[in-house]
Amino acid sequence: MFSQTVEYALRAVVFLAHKAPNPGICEDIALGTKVPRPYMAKVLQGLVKAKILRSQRGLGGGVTLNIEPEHLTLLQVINAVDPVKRITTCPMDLASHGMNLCPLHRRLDNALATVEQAFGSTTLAEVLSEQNGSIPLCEFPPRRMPLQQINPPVLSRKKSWHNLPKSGKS
Amino acid sequence: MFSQTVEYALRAVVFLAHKAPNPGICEDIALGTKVPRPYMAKVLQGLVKAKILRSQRGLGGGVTLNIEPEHLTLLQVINAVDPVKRITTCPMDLASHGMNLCPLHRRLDNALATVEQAFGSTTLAEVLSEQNGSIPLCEFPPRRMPLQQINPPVLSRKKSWHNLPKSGKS
DNA sequence: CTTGAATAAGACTATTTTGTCCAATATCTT
DNA sequence: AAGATATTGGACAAAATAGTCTTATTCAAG
Repeated sequence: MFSQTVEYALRAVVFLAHKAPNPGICEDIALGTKVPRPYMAKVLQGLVKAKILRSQRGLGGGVTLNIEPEHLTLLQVINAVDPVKRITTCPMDLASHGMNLCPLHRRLDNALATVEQAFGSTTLAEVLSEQNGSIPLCEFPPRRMPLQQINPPVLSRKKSWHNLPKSGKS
Repeated sequence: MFSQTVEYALRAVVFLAHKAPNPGICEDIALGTKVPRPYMAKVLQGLVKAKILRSQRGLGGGVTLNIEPEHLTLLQVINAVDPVKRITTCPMDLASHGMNLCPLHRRLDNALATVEQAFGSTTLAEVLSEQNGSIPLCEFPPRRMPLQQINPPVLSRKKSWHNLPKSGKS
């Protein structure tokens, strides 16, 4: 139903949110989300292109959430990498149907609408804050070591890289 | 979101329902649903294998609905050709999650559940009876010539072929 | 019993999706 | 300026899906 790419993109975004506003490097993200590294790189590119992430090359770089979790919906992420294709015109292009979908396609599209609505109204922040026993992506929720094990601290990074010039578009 | 195969299978079933309990031949179905004939043949096979259709070889044969439209849900058709894959265990197989999906996958699965529910509670009969302006698949609902143009009558068929021996498996 | 109409089944091709690899480029640190 | 670290981008490989074609098999009717 949902493509792998969507799965991976959502995982990446959740992962990034965990360590926002710090950047994450592809290697870590791939490891932490159990996605093949080279493929994660490609997915990340898509998210950057859609302005959902912002990327920074070089030492201390990586990709960072470009939208606050409170304002980023799951639908935005999905649409960035593999858009939900609503049915707007008759797929059989029967001239007579036009905008007026037949009952069959009406129901198909309704299902899509429901999905769209569900993900469109769910923010990343909501996913993160929901405590239902398992923390998103992360091994053990109630225990001590939430991220460090999967995503070992890079102690060499001392300062400076978390307040890079916001890089507004100009 | 939905595969082509699902689309085609649903079209075929709706088409068949229109002319039930008479059988339809692949050629007609493909034409009437605007699906490439050879591919329709394959989709039909899947539906036969799932016992949703029954097939009859030879002259006067074709495929027939094997379940009354009142009892056939769209979900059955979908699952026959391209099953909805609910998320039952953590896709990242984090040992600790097990049955307990994290919020992210919980929402993904909820969406699937919603879709499953929607199609599971919709029967073919409902789709057929719904008059919302366009008849399912068919060009013009309020006019005279509903099926005949798309699916020209085979006058040579005189009798006998609609009460063929139910063809129980032995 | 032969023939024509129809499905069944499998091999085969093409396209899309998924996944991999490597070279080029950008950026920070020293 | 040099070197290390990251993303970018394109070429490539593998797998799944979509679509095609050909050859059986089956059945009814003459």
